[in-house]
Amino acid sequence: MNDQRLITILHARSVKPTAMRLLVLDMLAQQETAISLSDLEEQFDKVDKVTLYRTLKTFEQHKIIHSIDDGTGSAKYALCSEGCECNPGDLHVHFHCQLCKRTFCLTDYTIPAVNLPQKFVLKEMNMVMKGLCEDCST
Amino acid sequence: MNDQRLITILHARSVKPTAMRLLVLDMLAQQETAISLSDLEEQFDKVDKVTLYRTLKTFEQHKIIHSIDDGTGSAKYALCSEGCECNPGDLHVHFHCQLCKRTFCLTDYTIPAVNLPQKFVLKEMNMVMKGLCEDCST
DNA sequence: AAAGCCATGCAACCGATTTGCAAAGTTATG
DNA sequence: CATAACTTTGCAAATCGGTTGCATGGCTTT
Ligand SMILES: [Mn+2]
Ligand SMILES: [Mn+2]
Ligand SMILES: [Zn+2]
Ligand SMILES: [Zn+2]
Repeated sequence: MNDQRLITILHARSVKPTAMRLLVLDMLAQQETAISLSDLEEQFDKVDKVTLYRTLKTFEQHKIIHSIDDGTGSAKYALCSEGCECNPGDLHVHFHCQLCKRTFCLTDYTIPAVNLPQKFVLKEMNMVMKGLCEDCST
Repeated sequence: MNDQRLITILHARSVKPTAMRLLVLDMLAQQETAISLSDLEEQFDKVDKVTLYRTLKTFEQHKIIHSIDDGTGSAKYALCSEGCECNPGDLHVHFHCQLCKRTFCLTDYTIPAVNLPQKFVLKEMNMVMKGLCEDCST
């Protein structure tokens, strides 16, 4: 992605555009599926994992990315859509393929509302479907 | 719970009723919310965590209990209802309270169906709501 | 009694995540 | 410009939940 565009994204979320952050944001923008910290590390030569870790944390805190707990034991990360506030209302479903191990953001599939018992207050939500993705099901 | 009743539960799932398993099953039956391996360990004096771990694994494989990934990093466990087969259709929603840290089985709240994109095959599902439980919301 | 099998206990390992701390880089101030 | 203050980065090490290896113990079968 165009550097100026990346800087704009970071700026919109009040994150200073360091060289490292631009690299990481660009890499995240290239992904078709959500990736783990280790995945991210493998896509670079010679970058420190802890720095990547902290970069992801920073991005997550500023809602540039969201993290996905797909039950595999390693968190996955993917870009948020523009203006996302990660509220229960605008969250989407995630799908983890048990065969190819990829985790997909089904951004067009919003999580259906569930009536909770009286007095339970909803703040966050996580819905993960598991099975076979389109490439693996045939 | 009555010992004979515990033995019946284990027998129904083809698990041999050892002393340890009866103790663990009884403890699980006493819980109001799902508990972690560490929680379980704390409720006993002087039992080996690995043995508890393996007991939980055995129970899970035989569908005596189900595990819940509530996103806290430690799996929680709770008894399955009688005859449960843990299929997508008969799964329920879980709720994790961000204040008291308890994880509830909302056994009366089935996970709503979601239309997946073409060719995605669903095998498993996990839906966790987070927020404040009835005791913590007031 | 001997052999076989499963359950248990203890030590050690593993991968993912997190923290501590010093060095390098940036920004603000005089 | 020079210095101080603050932020980001790199490397080492700790933490934590989960898992495995292996020897011992107990029950069952021959
Ligand atoms: Mn997503
Ligand atoms: Mn449950
Ligand atoms: Zn796949
Ligand atoms: Zn609570």
